[in-house]
Amino acid sequence: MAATMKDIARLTGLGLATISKYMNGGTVRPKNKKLIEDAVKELRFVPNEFARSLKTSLSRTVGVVIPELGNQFITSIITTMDDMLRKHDYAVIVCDCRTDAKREREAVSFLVHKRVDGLINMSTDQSGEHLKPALEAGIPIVLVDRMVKPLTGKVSAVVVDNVDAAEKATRYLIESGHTDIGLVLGNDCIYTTQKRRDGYLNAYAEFSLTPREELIRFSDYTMEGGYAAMKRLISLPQRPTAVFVTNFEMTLGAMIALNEAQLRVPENMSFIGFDKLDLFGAVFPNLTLVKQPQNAIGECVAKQILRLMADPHADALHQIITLATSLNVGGSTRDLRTP
Amino acid sequence: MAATMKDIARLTGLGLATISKYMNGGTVRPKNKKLIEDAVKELRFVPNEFARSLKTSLSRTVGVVIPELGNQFITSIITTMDDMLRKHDYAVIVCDCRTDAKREREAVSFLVHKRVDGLINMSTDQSGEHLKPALEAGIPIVLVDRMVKPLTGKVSAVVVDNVDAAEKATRYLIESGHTDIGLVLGNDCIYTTQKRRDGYLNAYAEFSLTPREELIRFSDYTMEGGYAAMKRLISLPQRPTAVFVTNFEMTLGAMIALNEAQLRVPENMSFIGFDKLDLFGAVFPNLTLVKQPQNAIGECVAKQILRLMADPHADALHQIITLATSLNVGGSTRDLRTP
DNA sequence: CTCCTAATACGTAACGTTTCGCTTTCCACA
DNA sequence: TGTGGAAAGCGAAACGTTACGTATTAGGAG
Repeated sequence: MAATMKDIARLTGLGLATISKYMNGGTVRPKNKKLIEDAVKELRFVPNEFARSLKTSLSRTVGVVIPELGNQFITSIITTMDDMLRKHDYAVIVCDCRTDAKREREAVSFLVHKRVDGLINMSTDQSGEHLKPALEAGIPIVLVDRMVKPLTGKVSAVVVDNVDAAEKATRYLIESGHTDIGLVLGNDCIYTTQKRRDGYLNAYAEFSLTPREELIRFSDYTMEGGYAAMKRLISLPQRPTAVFVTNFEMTLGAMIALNEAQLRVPENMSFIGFDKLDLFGAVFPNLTLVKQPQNAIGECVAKQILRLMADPHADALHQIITLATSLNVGGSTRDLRTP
Repeated sequence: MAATMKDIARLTGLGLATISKYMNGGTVRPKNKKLIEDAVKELRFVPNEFARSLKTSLSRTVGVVIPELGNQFITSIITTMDDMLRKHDYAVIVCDCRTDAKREREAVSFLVHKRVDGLINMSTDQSGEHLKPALEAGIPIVLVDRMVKPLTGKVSAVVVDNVDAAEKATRYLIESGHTDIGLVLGNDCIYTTQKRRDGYLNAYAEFSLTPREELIRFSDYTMEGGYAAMKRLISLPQRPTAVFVTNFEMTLGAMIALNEAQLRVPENMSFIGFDKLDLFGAVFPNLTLVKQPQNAIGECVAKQILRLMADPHADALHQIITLATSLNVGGSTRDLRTP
């Protein structure tokens, strides 16, 4: 039914090898080029990707394993990547593993079986065990947002400087006279959570201060989580004067909790949020935010994986790229020193 | 390097055809079964999907074309589908087309070239032109959430009863004595927008009422959009006494706008929102909501596409499945008749 | 101990490309 | 008109499966 290169060869009187060469961008005599193009049109020829894959062992497909599809930070990165990769004719297979290590392992092995040319992973499992099958199969890997220590040197990674981000935000608050700063984090076994806590602690240390234990709340990077954590902080006997919330969804939830408790920002509570300036720009004008370069992350990841896939087995190319965040100062914090 | 069935055949002394049969679940003499299994383990044999695809013309892959990845309703459906399909060994390629008809067309043709076995689409283009290449290639199609009229009979579809959903919500408000009901819709060229507006108008008609034109606000299914639309409604000279918002993101934005304007629900404004009861359950307890069966939609779509892919060219199997929504009555509306 | 019939096993030809190693053609220059 | 070298074309052998049609085998019945 569907035409093959053989048909094109027969119709044009040319050899099979010539057709193949043309299809792959090789040069062909002008009159033959026309001949081929006409035949392609007439027979509605489309190259069979299966046969091509069999010969080249390339699927022109990359796998993406992420913890949650319902997370704005993640989807915005995926959208950017998908765009870039598709432009290079790569398809993207997304596997949501629901922050579950078992599912994550299964997803990786599934993708290895599907013979993806590259793998992008926002790791749930910090041991890196789940990536072994891919490593063994020689599939290039790019980690996103979360480093996996044991894999250093074997994979590339694109992360932001989480320590610096949290340190900047916390320092800014301390310099404004706050000493009781609430911190809302994600799950405590996640890379970014650990780094952001480190940054917070660093800032305190810089000023020779120690934060109260109960101000540090581990949550789960969801809106509900942020809402609940903020409620807890509000109801503390000694309520913090400022709060720093470390992702988008939780920032949303926390703002709702504040609204509901009739606490005005910054009059009753200083607030620093995370991500998505544009959105908050419309809804909560003037919020002070840590901004991650989401588009840059997506682009950077896409570039890395394309580079690794192009260079056959260039293990030496692995690198860790750290992108900077910015502290976008708005009006949601109060300076306690100048009342 | 990687072992092939030929290697297994050589090692076991069996024929190639026998190995193939075993690999596809055929029966083999017990001792041969053991022989094969041992050899598979020893050689770490993994069947080559490329060769398999070439022979069977099946990619065990389905394509999904959606308007926006950053939309909770969509991602929750995708997550459910992805789960089910992966259990059946199908990979899912997601293409976000940013609610752009051109991108959508490109995505479909990209997926056709990749030879997906099935296509799932939440259409942006209401003409259905974009699906022609898939139709011609004989790829089964399941539409989600949005019907495309011209394709009736040629594709399957899973939608919710949008007219009924909006009618129920609006009727409920009218029966509570409201006559000025604000309506916040998505982009006016989208299927669900049209249906939900129809439902709203139906309810008005039932009571022989006519809504004021300026109460119907077309927006864009984003949080910012919902926020802006609600602000507009609030600032109307003759402010509505109730508002019905028709998706999750806009509901969130609208609630924030209400909070900001210091309007209490339901004292100053009756409110009916959309989707995600569980989330609002934590954050805005007692909100009256139209609830779509998101999991059921995902499951239903997965089942449909699996069925269509299993039955070769069973065009007669196409059907439109309409799922019901429920009106989840909370306490966010006020009965004006009993003050 | 043979014969018959299921049940398994087998050889081989596809599937539609890419690629290797040549051969042929083209064209410029003498 | 002849020659040389570059450019383009060619045939055939893979790549690793599946499936068709036939050949072989096991094991109970006679």
